[in-house]
Formats: sequence, C-alpha cells, structure tokens
Amino acid sequence: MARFITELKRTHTCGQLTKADEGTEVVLYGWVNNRRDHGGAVFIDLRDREGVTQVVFEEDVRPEVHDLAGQLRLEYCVGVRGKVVSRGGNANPKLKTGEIEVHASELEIFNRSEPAPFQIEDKIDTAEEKRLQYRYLDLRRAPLQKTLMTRARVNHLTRNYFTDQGFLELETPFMVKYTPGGARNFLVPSRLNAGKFYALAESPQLFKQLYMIAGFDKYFQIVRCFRDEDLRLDRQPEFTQIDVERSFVTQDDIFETIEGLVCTLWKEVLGVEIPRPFQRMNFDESMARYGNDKPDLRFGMEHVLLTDLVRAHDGGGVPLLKEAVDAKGIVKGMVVPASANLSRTEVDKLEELVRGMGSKGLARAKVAEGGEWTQSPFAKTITPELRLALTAACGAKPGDLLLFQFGKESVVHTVMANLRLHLGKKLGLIPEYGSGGTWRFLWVVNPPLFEYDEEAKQWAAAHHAFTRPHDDCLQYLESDPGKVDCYRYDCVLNGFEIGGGSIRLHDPAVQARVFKAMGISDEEARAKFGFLLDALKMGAPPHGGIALGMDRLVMLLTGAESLRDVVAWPKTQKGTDLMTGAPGDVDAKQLRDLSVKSTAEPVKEPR
RNA sequence: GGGGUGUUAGUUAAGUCGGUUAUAACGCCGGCCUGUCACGCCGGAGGCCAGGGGUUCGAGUCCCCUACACCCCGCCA
Repeated sequence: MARFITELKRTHTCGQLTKADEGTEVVLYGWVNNRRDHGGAVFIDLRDREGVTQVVFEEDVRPEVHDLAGQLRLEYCVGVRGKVVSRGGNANPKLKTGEIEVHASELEIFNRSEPAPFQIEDKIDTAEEKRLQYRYLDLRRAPLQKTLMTRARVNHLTRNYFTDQGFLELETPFMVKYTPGGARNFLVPSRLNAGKFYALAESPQLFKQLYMIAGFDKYFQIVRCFRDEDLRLDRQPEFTQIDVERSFVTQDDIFETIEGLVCTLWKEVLGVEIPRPFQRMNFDESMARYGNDKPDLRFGMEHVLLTDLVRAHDGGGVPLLKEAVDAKGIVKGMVVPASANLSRTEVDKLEELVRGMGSKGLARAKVAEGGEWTQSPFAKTITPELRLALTAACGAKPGDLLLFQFGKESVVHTVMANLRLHLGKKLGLIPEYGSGGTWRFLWVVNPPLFEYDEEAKQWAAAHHAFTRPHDDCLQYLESDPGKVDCYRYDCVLNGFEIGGGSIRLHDPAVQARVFKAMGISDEEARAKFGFLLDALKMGAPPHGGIALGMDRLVMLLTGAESLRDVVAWPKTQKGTDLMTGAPGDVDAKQLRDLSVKSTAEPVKEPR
C-alpha cells in the first residue's frame, strides 16, 4: 500500500469533485464531519475548508479498510484514497458534491479526536464563551471558514488595488511614544530605560503624515492598531485598519480613491455594483435627522428638531419643555407610524431602555382623529397651538405615536439615535443581509473642528489637532471657535462608521492658531508634538488621508453580527483571551527587570 | 464608573406554588444493520444545578455577595 502524505499527495479538495470526475482515482484529506455506519457499509462525510464529500467504505471491497472505517468518529483527521463514483438516484442535492461519492480503497487515521466540547456544525447554539475557549474548533465551522477566506480576499484585493495605483505599502512602528489625547494607550515598560514606557500605536497617524513629508506621496498599509478602551459588539482592543495617506490632494480625491476600493471589494466579493459617487451629508444635518454621525439610511423614522418651535411657544404650557429650552437644551421628536401598533407595555419597555441611556423618561403622545393627543403626560397642559404645531412639524397623522426627548443636547441625540435603531430593528424596517439594495454608503462631512469640553471649560479638538479648518472659517478661530468647520470626513455604511479621515493641517501658522484656540501653549505643544511641528516647517506638502476599519468591512461583507465573528482570535468584553488566558501573571523577576511594581490587590481565588 | 441580561449532564435546553429519584434532544460507550446523508433500532454511562453565604422542616427554585460571559451608556482625538 502506498503511504499517505509522502507518496499519496492530495489530488482534490472536498468541495471540488463533480460528475465530470467520475472514474478518477483521488486522494482526499480532511476531518470526519459525520458518519453513518450501516454495518456492511460506512458512510463518512469528509470535510475540509472547501466543502464536504461523501466517502463510502464497503465490507466486501476491502474488509480491513472497512474495519478501520468502523472506528472513525467525529473530527478524526484522515486521508482517503478511492475512486469517484456517480451516486445515480441517490444524489444529495443539498451538497455541492452530492452527485458523486468516493469509494474508498485506502484509509489512514492521522489523528483521533476526543469528543469535541461542541459539535462542529454550520448552525450552532453553543455559548460564545465555550466557542472562544476552543476557538480552533469553532474556526473549523464552515461559516467562520468562509468569513476568514473572505477576509484573506479583502487583504489581497486591497493590496492589488493600491499597488496598481502606485501606492507604496510602508510599515510604521507599533511601539511608539505616548502622545496625550485620543484613545487610551496600552503601555509597554522599557527594560533598558527604567521607568519609561512605550505606547502601542492606536493608529499610524503621525508616521503616515511624516511619510508624506518625506516624499512618499501615496502610502497605504493594512495595519494592526491598539486601543485600551471599553469594548463593544463592533470594537476590539486590537483591530486592523486599511490606512491611507496622499499628498497634493483634496477631500474629493480621497473620496475617489476610497470609493474605488470599496466598490472593487463589493464587486469582487459580493458581485454587487455600488453606485458612485456616494451620497454626502453635512455633520449637522446627520445629527439633526439621525442623532449621530453614522446614520443607518436603510430606513426612515427620522428625528425632527423641535427646539425653536417649543421656544417660540415658550414651552406651550408644559413646564418640563420650558425648562429644557430655557436651559439651552434641545427638543426632538420622532413618529412611530400607526402601522407599528405598539402596545402600552411595549412603549413602557422603550422607556426603560432610554432610562438606561441617561434619559429621564420617554414622553409620548398618540395622535387622535382631529389632532387631539391621548396617552400623553402633556395632553392636559399643552396649549392647542403648540400641540398642533408639533404634530404638524413631525408630520404625524391620526393613529401615529409621537415620541419626544428633551434636555441636554448630547443625551437627547444619543437616546433618540438608539431609539430609532431599536425601533427600526423591532419593526422590521431594516432589510436582511443579502436581500439586495441594502448598501447605503454615505460620506458625513464638514463637522466642527472643536467641541466644548464642559469639565475643562475649554475648546478641544473634536477629532485631532491636525485637521485642516475650512479656509472661510479661519476668521473665527479666535472669536468663535465653535463656528469653525473642518475637512474631516467619515465613511458610513448601514449605520457603521467604516472609515474616517481628514485633510491635514500643513501650515504651521494656522497650526499655531489652532493650538492657541485649544489653550495649548507653545511649550506644551512642543513637548507633545515637537517632532511633527518641526517636520511641518520643513516643506510639508498639503496632504490628507483616511483609515478604514478592515474588520468592520469584513463584518458587513459577510453579514456577521459581531466583530468577534470576523476576527480569528478575538478578545472578550473584558479584553481577555479565553483560550490562552491572556492577560496573565508574570513573575516577580520579570517585573523587577522592568522596574515595574503592581499596586493591584491580589485576586481572591475561589476555593 | 453606571444600567441591564444570563450561568442546570460534553453541548443545547425543560424544570409548575419551595417538596422527597433533576428531565429531554444531540454527542459519548456497547450491540445490530449495505444506500444513508439530521440514517435507523436495542441497551448503557454521564450532574457539587457557576462559587460562597442566608431564609426555611426542606432550596435548582426565594434573598444577598462574588466570579465569568453578553448587551448598552460613559469612553473610543
């Protein structure tokens, strides 16, 4: 008998064989996906990353091979040699290779498998905790195999796209100097410099700008970034960005580059043509209509800003509304169509939801025939004039339900944005993945450069301090910083921010004014960003760029519901790796070498 | 830092008003079976009900604490 692996090389994958291969002698390698032992004949579904092929072991052909096949169990790793035979009337239409099967003449068990902690199936109910603990088994499942293969394809397509257009793939350091502002950094103690720390790069931002200054005018990188912030469904502590920077460009040039990439990905991976150019929306408009800067445009239920109306009616007899506008808060409303037919209990549940997000409550009103409000805390006190004006402004018809939020601007926006998304999902307004026409790309543009930090009583960079203000706003830098818009842009898809970037500030004089507006002294600026400020004075070209969240792109391309489903080895919500146990303890000597001492209380071990 | 949900055989779940031996399916072990593909049939093993404390004659079930996981707010230039 010939030997597997050394002599018998794999001839086909398990997703490959068809009727056309009938009569061919083949060698397959893979895992036992399922077995059906009929005594005289053993059926095995053999699985590799390409698919599943049925293998048959018959008693009267090779008794010793049949006997060995009888020992096979789920997830055994095996090699099989045999002949491709048509299944005739026994074809399985559910299987890509269902028209044929392999009649085995040789079998080798490379490795047996203990019973797996969960069964390796496409659809699985096993708790994610258990799946993450045995991630290498979870990754054997077809949906995750497919996702990671898509991910590899995205990497490949991205490299080709940029390389073909003359971009250089250049690397940047992960271990960098800590710079304040922005995301919290992971820190790495320096053994050779006691008491000093590297930071893990939260993005290649400054280095890619320095590449521009160095003259590498078209740069890209598929790069890991690290942020020590609290995690979410769509946030991991280490994640991958498609990072891009160009010199001598406008915002529109960046948009063209990125739209080209995204359209290539959607065409090649999904076969979908995305219309260009992408829709654009001003930041202010997005906040007003959707409550955030990453609106999901796949459904309506837009917000209506009612602040001016309420102020014009001086609260309309409702003390809470008057208080809100008097305190410089805002008022927003939203219409839930009559067809939604929400019960009293369901609306109470919504109220619970918004309380969890910092809201004091959920004011509501059901519009009756004739414009009366019912089921509303405002119904008795509100003036008819304001009531009719609000109903009209929201475009509500009899039977519709009005929902209101009022008070502090940021809370109202957040609560209303989440309420809209929640209702969109609950009422089935969001088309399912793959149903077509569901890719709503959007550029959110022209946000303010600064936002006011209430605690510090100080204007601060809304994104980062190196974003270029609009030229026609420069006059307000000193007098009214809140009025300064900038060349910052976010690429949004179906409610996810898939990328963000800006045209950078390359003019040292304007840079100095921006720092001044933020109350950053020359010395402070020098201490924090000295090397970049120096570089900007050395013939820095006009430049700008963007970073796309690669994991999120793959998530959207594959219809995955969580970032953890598109990252091979993800962390839990507390940033731990359930498989390896990271982060772990280190011994006292290691800490001494690093001049590091932990102040953490020893963890009480449960006994 | 805050709010919420959950934790019962290897896995997924059921478990009534607090009541005496904690069920089922799949998987696992043994046996039978040549056309199955969610194969079938017969038999079997498998549990500190997350951990700790309390209430009670009696706790999987009620209360408190802790751990872990998940979702959200804050945070994420």
